[in-house]
Amino acid sequence: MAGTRQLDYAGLLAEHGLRPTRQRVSVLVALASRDDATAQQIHALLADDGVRVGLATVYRTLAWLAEHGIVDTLMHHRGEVCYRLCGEGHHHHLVCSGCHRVVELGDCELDPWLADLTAEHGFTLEAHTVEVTGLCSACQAVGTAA
Amino acid sequence: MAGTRQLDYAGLLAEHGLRPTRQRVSVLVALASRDDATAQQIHALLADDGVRVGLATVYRTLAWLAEHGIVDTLMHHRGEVCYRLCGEGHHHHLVCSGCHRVVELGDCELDPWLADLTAEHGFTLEAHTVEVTGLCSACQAVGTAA
DNA sequence: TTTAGTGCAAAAGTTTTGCATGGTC
DNA sequence: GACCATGCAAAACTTTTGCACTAAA
Repeated sequence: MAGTRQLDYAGLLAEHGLRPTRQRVSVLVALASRDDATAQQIHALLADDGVRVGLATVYRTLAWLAEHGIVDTLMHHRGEVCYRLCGEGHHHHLVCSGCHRVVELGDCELDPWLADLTAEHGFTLEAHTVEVTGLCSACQAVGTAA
Repeated sequence: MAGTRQLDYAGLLAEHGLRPTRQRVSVLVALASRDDATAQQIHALLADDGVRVGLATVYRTLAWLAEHGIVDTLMHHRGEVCYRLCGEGHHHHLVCSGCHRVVELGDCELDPWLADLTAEHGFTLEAHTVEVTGLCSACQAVGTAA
């Protein structure tokens, strides 16, 4: 299972003109094993698995991945950036505040509303970000039971 | 004008059980004079005006203000936090990418849409953030003229 | 062999904290 | 006078950068 994924990642990197090194594939594998993670967390995660990768390399790899649109960046906390492996296209996220599970929402249906809104104030629409947090069914059940 | 505002701010601080010191009022005045600013920018702004306030005090004051809901925090850039003086209640912002002017949008009309969306995935809605960027009419005119 | 990537360590940047001093109630 | 707040400096923290070394094309 891990083998096939690593091949995918190698191909993904090669497609973008990046050499599929052991370190870069490791970062992608680590990122895929979590909903999201900071550079520090990925570095620690790899170290725990006995994979030795320099912290600077993790940062450089994540910067590359973000630049190529392979990962999204989020800034929830102060002074640290969270990275998330994402699908293609414009979409938003629904995050569970209990278990931090992330649901990718399909198409963005906000454009008409946003177009009206911006036009009302004489603006032309450029971009928007939406983050929705809630409690998933599993976490609701736990909360009710407890 | 500045006098009346400072009185307002002093009252605002007192309401929340904070001593209305010169430094705290200065931070609020500086924040009000801009659409948004980082702690570093506020510190520099005050220094330029000859108001001597320690950087740590600016950070401490902004942390208090954020905790009491008097200012909103935004994290656009890496490693620095932006603070913005806001009105009451739940609302969103429309930011001009040209002049950084901020329009506060009134009521949030997203709740029905969000309720459907979260229910669809078995979530209960807790919170959401929306940031819209565009180009305001003035900046559109400049762009067209240039 | 030529180029790109890595690791290490130092640097840069923002933010936090400890403690003595000063201001406010 | 008691307590809160400030200022300064040092520390903590994440992230970036320089450079010699290693691995890949």
